[in-house]
Amino acid sequence: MDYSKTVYLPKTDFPMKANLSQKEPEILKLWEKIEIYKKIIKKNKGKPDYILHDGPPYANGHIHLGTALNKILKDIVIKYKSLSGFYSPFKPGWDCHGMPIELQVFKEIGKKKNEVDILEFRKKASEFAKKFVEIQKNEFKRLGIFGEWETPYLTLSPEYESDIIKAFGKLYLSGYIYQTYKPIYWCITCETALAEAEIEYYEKKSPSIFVKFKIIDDKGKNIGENSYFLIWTTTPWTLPGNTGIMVHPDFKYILVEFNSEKIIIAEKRKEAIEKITGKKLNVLKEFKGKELEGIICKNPLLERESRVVLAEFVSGEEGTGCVHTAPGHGEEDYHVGVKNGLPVLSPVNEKGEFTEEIEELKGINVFKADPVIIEKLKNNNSLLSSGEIIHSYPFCWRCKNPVIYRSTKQWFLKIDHKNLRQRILEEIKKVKWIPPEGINRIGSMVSLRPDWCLSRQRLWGVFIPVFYCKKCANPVITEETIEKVYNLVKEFGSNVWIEKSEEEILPEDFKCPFCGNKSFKKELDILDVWFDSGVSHLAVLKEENNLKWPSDLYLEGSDQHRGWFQTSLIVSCGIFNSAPYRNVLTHGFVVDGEGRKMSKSLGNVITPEQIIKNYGAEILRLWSVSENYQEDIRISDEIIKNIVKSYRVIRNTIRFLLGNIYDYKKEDEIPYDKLFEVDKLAIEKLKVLIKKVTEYYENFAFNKAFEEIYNFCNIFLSSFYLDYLKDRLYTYSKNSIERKAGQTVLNKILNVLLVLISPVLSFTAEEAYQFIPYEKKESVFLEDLPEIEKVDEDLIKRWDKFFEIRKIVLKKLEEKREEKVIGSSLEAKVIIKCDKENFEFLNSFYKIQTLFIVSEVEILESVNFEVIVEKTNNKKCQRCWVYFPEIGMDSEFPDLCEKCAKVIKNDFLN
RNA sequence: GGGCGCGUAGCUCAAGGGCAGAGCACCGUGCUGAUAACGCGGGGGUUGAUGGUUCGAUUCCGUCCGCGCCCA
Repeated sequence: MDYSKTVYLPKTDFPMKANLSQKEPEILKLWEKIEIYKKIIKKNKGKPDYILHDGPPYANGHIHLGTALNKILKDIVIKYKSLSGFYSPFKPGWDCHGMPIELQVFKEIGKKKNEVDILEFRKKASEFAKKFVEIQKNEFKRLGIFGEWETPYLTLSPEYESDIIKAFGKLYLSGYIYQTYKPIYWCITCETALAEAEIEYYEKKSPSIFVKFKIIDDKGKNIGENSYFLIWTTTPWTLPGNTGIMVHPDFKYILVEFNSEKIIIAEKRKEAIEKITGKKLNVLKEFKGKELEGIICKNPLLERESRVVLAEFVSGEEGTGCVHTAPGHGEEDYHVGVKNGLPVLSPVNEKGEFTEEIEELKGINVFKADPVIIEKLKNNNSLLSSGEIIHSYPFCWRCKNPVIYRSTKQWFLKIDHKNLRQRILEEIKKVKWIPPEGINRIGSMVSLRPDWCLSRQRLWGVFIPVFYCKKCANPVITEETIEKVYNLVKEFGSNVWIEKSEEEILPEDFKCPFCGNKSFKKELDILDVWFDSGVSHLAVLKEENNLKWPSDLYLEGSDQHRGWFQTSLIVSCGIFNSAPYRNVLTHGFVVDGEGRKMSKSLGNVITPEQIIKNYGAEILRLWSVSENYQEDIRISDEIIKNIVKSYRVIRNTIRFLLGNIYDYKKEDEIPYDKLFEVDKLAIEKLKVLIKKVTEYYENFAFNKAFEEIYNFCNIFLSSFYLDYLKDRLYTYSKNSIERKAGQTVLNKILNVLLVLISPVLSFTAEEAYQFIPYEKKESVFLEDLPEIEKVDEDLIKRWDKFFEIRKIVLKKLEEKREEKVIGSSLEAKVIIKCDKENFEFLNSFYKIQTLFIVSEVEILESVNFEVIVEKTNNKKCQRCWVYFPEIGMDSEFPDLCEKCAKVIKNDFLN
């Protein structure tokens, strides 16, 4: 008789081979059909809420591994919180304005900024952004992310844009916003401001001149008559804008004799300058840079003072160690200038010509002015040396002409207004930063950051809602105008600013609050796109969206300490005087197997698409939790292969569980007290798992949660409990306590496991859940997280000792296997010699031979501990394959053990 | 160049002033009733480099190197 037909082998249609890339779309369809997200929300409605506010990714390309990781982590949090009984809606969003989209659209249409119709261009930009919103939306959905995909928030929607206006208005009216000059890249050919991304660097030949600045007030340093600071510059045309000279506070400076005059230079530049001038320089005096601060010189071109200021970035490698500073013509110059109160001048118009501020140069192009200026310096004895230099210089990406730094009026948010910086720093302390290092990072950034430049001379964004009075030229913005603009934008979108005239936008009969005049000109600069996203908490976390302010969690890459975390905080503290988040969780960056960042040039880019196609989104989800994401997260073929392997282990465990409860019904459940001791151990181990995994999820330590889950499946279940249980499940009578107790435990483990893995392995958990053979909920996501129960520590300790002995037994079995004494462990007889204590301990285990999966165990009292393995002399039962001393007691079944003969009779012959 | 962080087995992670551990991978092997599965055993490390503190350092301190994020 073929007894294999009479054993209760596992039975399930849940396939061993996952075939994820094909299976996942089917599960997505199921979720869509049953509207799982809505059902989860409905289930938790009215319970405590947990609001994760989605940071909007930028809508200008396909998602990459970084964006995928970010959304997966968010999804895990949302799913975990939902399972643990929180009302946790997820409203995804997109950042839709700004430079990158603008540049891509310009590229597509092959035109430049001043060649397009603004409205037409903005329409194209809007379409572009919306297209990528759709693309990314589908890519995110494919990853199994749950959320309000039909109603995401877009920073280009009229509602959102109107909230940007509202926030700007509030900040403006509270006095945070001001206007002043700031240098920006400017192309004098295209007559336009350029962003960093629109700059290309090429070699350029420039003048290289050394210029003397006469000291007119040495502030009591006793430098003496006829003394000069010597500076070096490659842009003579910026000298009319000079208002200062930077020196390094820690450098040693020397006063040297030069012809009949005296000049000050850094000591480390002495040799270089001797070479240039061909003269040996005689040192008269020495100063520390710090001592020179405040000395007043005269601008060699005009009647203007130039003050000595300190700056640590002054180089000792080139020039003279005394740096010409024109705050209107350079980024660093600007910051140093503002810090030290130097005037920021901009005597250059949009064509790159000097304005009337410099009478002799008026109308002259800055580059053409260089020789004129050099000539003038020579004539008034200010030029020490003149030459040429070839260096890297910024050029316009479109017209390929050299660009200049030019100061223009820009709008700023004053970070110290009403003590805002301090208030932000206080709020930072109240937020929980995970990992905790984040607090230092954002704290130091906020302490050091300059005012926020809010304006951009661009086309694709929300316009700064300011009017200028045509008569008195004052910028005008009042509660009334903001209210009006807000309503218009809410109704028509920000294009209304262009579509309608000033008169149409402004309230009727609006008069300039400064001069009473009635005609105005609107501002055409747009807001920095970081302002858009910085107001998201205000625009999104509203009652009408079923959300609440502030949020519980922001979860983004660590680069957002400077970005979104900070801009959100500034806006929020400025308006609400409080942070928009209670917790901030950051993750690192995705790098390759060697820890290098992914780049096209290195050729090491891996896309989510590749992984989904080859392995499935589930593998990407598992990868997201397989490493400590608070550091850099590596990915490589090898790493993915490891992930796939551990996925299979978990999947197979689930399959085994499912396969062995095919005939289990809820009524079959055996109460805890009636379970075998080893079953109780399994239950206790499961409780430990629940406790640990829950704790890890709570602390966002997903990789540890999965390590626990994996080890539970692999080390406890696969290598021990399931292996051991096969005999009971397969060979005992269908409804015996042995089988039903086992099934009770397996069923419990299965249900717990599926819920525990579902936030991460969402597809697999759902797929497996659908194969559970009795009546259950519509989806695993409608289950509840298992409760944490008290663990029977004594039982676990007792079994820990058992496992120590088991380890020795297994080692002995392997030795005998190597010696070819046994093959299967059931061929073995184990003899354990041990002291009285162990003797009693081992004898207290029910059918200990089944726990070792051998046929016989003999325990003997002895002084020394010893384990001996022999081949058993018993005979093999052809059904359960265990070796017994007596086989065939039932004459009808000469090749069966007593139990199997009974089972056959009871289960199969009636 | 500056700020923050990281560096332990081929991979992912532990531990931590006192013999450096786990899982996977790898090698060997058993089973053939979880079978493209499962079990058992094994080898594998100058803890990035270097100097110092110490009886003793992978751990504490300094310097360097490499990598990432942000800034200049």
